[in-house]
Amino acid sequence: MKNLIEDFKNFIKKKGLKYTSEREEVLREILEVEDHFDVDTLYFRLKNKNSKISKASIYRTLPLLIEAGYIQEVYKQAGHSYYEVTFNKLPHLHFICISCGRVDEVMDPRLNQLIKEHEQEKNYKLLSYHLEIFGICSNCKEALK
Amino acid sequence: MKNLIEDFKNFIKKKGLKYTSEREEVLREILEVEDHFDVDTLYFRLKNKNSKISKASIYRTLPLLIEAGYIQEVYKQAGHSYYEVTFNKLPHLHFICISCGRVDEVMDPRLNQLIKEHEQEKNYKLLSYHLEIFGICSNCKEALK
DNA sequence: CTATATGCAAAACCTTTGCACGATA
DNA sequence: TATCGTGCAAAGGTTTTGCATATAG
Repeated sequence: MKNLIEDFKNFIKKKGLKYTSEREEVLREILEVEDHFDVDTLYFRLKNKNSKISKASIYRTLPLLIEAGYIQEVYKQAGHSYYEVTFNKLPHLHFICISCGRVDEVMDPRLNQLIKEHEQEKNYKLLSYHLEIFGICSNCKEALK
Repeated sequence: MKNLIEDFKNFIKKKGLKYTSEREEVLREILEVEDHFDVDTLYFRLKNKNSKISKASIYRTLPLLIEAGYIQEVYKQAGHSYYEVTFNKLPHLHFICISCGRVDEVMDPRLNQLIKEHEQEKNYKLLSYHLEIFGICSNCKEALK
């Protein structure tokens, strides 16, 4: 944990930027959040801890966290973006129920293998990926009967 | 081609809606577009053909085309949605270069297989899916050296 | 001290919607 | 003729940005 924060500090400094309390607040918060989050989630969680951070600062910090490899944008729904912590996370896919909005994470190492192959074949540099599957979950399937 | 249009007409009528020239214009246009498109693309392509269609009508027609299975939303970039024609299309993934914006389509039947397995295991009803991979393409990799 | 970051509020952007008019069945 | 669709412009919601102030180095 301490290392993650030190690493981010170094990342920021290496870019010639300033390491501020707001940037650290956002980092600490995303490390505590489970599952997926959006900007509002972070904002209100921080507000509840008496942080004086603005949404603008969150919006300005997220790209840094993405660039540093801590988080990733995983999907957009109802017009806004959802992120997740990718740090130390295994490759997985998202099953999104369009009826109730529930999101299932499913691990599958074959997916990672498949993507790595394409990366090599096409001579890309892979930065991130995500597989979203939209459907109707078993609960909602029952409810619709 | 003729069948596709007849099918859409039937789809619309079966829903108790009216088959209008605007709806047909949009359908005809998406069948001509190659690769991915967004609302603006369709709008200006149609304008160039002297269509009097409004963006509102395009926005209102796309959900019908999705429901009818003709197109699918494949990714969002820079704040707006991109679609592609899914009709008669094999499963594939998108490799998106974050540097130049180029999008490569890659076919891989294993992906389809993998997804079908998860669908059965989780008892979902699959509607659509997409795999997006973000990275830097070989051209841009060279340019950055 | 200087350069960068913040907070606020306004702007920008895509998308949706209310309403009067027009077209379909 | 009744219902549904369209175009326009305004509204809606998220994200970005300009600017004055605050803070890091």
